[in-house]
Order: sequence, then structure tokens, then C-alpha cells
Amino acid sequence: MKSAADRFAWALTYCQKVRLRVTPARELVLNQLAVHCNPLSFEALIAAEPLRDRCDAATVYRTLMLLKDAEIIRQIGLPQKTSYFVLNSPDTICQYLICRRCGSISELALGRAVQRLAQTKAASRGFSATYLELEVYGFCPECQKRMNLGSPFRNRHS
Amino acid sequence: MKSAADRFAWALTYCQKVRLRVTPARELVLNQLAVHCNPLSFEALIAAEPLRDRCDAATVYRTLMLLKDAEIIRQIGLPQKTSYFVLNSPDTICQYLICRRCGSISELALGRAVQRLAQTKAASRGFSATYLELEVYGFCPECQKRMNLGSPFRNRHS
DNA sequence: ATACTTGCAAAAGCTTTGCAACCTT
DNA sequence: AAGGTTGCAAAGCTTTTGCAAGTAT
Repeated sequence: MKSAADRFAWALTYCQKVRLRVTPARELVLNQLAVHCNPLSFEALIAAEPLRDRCDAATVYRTLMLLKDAEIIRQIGLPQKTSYFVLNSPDTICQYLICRRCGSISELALGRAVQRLAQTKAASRGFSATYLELEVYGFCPECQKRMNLGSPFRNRHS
Repeated sequence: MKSAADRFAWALTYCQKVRLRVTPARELVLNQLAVHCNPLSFEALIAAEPLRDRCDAATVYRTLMLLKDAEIIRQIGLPQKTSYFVLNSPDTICQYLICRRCGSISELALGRAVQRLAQTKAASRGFSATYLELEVYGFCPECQKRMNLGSPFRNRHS
């Protein structure tokens, strides 16, 4: 796993490669994603400190769509309805451990073997340019405690 | 992989176990999910033939939330914004092969080994009641053809 | 000068809830 | 009668888009 600076640099280089202007807004978004390795929601992005004051939500939105189409970032799917985004740098492994109660996300590296297996199987079905996304859902230690105490805490619903 | 009938029977039994009334609406939803092993979107569910005429969207929605809270179904996350649902019967393996262009979804069994590995890793981090969800994204053969022909087809954006 | 970006504000599109009527037990 | 369900309609949200002004090449 490279440093945030490396990841940011990679992103800028990639932008140039695909001839995408690096505007202040885009720099801010890319930097935010480079710093946080974990997926960030649209909401989290527009609320993040340096971005909040300097960019309109619409701009961030359009930036994300642009970056996604250029495959500089990846939009990942989580059951919470908002979209999440991660930088798509070569070292990115989208394998996460997610709490189904509080929604916290952390990395969970299961290794490259899974990656390779997936690649191979997908290729045998004629799929190209594949990438893996893997999530393990469960109850995090904190939420288990909260549940035992019968806390009224709820993420969503019931 | 059990038959649709088995999966449906499992769901009904589970409902009784958690003391959830089996109403016509719920039967229809569960049946729909039992028949289609692949994840179904809320939209697809309310459009499905037997459901469309007999249930209001609000009812389907509430049914899904109820079933989800009871863990009879599972809400899975895909980058397309709408939620998808699958029956959570014991034999369910949430491993999919998804086209990033047309969004088609099919199963892609990587086997139980991955499942076990994930379980173990998650447990070592203190997570309980875990389950795996895995997606492989790529371009399906049809979309590759379309792209080579420079077809104007687009799923969403640009 | 031309083409791309941005902010503001408004439009869309789903999802979620309130409420009154309806079943079930 | 009490409690759980459903449909209809309305409220809420987040995501998308239109447009005119602003910026970079």
C-alpha cells in the first residue's frame, strides 16, 4: 500500500494521461480520496473540510462522475443507499469489513489469491477488464456491546 | 443450490419462527426472491408480474424492510443506486459477476474457501455474525462487442 | 475566440412516512 | 377489541440537470 502522496500523484498523472484538466476542485476531490483509503460517500466528500468551503456539491458530483468515467476512481456499492468512491490506483484492493449496524468500514485484506481466482473465473466467462470488490458484513465489537446493553442505537429502520 | 420451492419453503418456515405473519404480499415477495436467485432491485420487484397488480409499492417496501430486519432477506450493495435484495437462505452465496456497462448480474461461484477465509479474518477482528458479499465487475461479451462497434449504448453517464 | 468549469437554483427520481380503512386473532 | 397490514397520497432526500457567468487555453 503506497502513501497518500503516492496515490495522489498517481491520480494527477492519470488525469494528464487522459487529458483531463486538473482544476482546484478536482485536486481537492482526488486528494481527499488519496488520503482516505477507505471508500468515501458523496456526503462525506462534500462535508470534508477543505472541500466544503471551496466547492459546490454539484461540482463535486460532476467531478466524481468524470473521474469515474475516466476510471480514475471507482464507485462501489454498499447497502446504505449513498454511493461510495475510492481511488482506483493500481494498488487498490477493494476488500472491506463493514458493520451492518453502525456502518463503519475498514479494510480487510484477504490477499491477492482471491483477486487472481476471480479474474480467472471471470475471464473464462468472457468478461474483460475485471476487478474485484469484496465486503464482509458483520457486527463490530462496539455494536455487539451496545446490543448486549440493549442500547436504543439504530443505524436505520426498526 | 436448492430449488426455488425449497428456498421458498425455507423462507416461510423462517417467517413462522420469528413470528412474522405470512400475508399474501409477503408470500409474493418471498416467492419472487426464491425464484430469482440473483439479486432483484426494488424496482424489479414491484414491476414483477404477480406483484405488480396485487401490491402497492409501499407495501413491498415495508415488506422488504421487515424481512431484512428479520434477516430473511439480505440487502446487497451495487453501484447502481437502487437497492437489491436476495433471499438469505443458508445456501445463499452472494458472489456475482456484473457488467459495468449494461449492469447484467449473474452468479460467479468462487467456492466456499473464500467464504471461510473471510469468516476467519473477520472473527479475528472481533466481528460476529459475518457474511460475505463479493462482486466481480467487468465488461460482458455483449458489451465488448457493442463497444467495438462504437454503439451509442450507455447504461448511465457519458 | 473557443471550449471547458463552476455555482446557484430548480427538476427529478426514489425512498419513506402518515393516516384511515381493513383484516386477523 | 386490539394489534398488525395495506393502499393511497404526500413528504423527504439525495442525486441530476439547466443555465449563465467565469476561467483556462
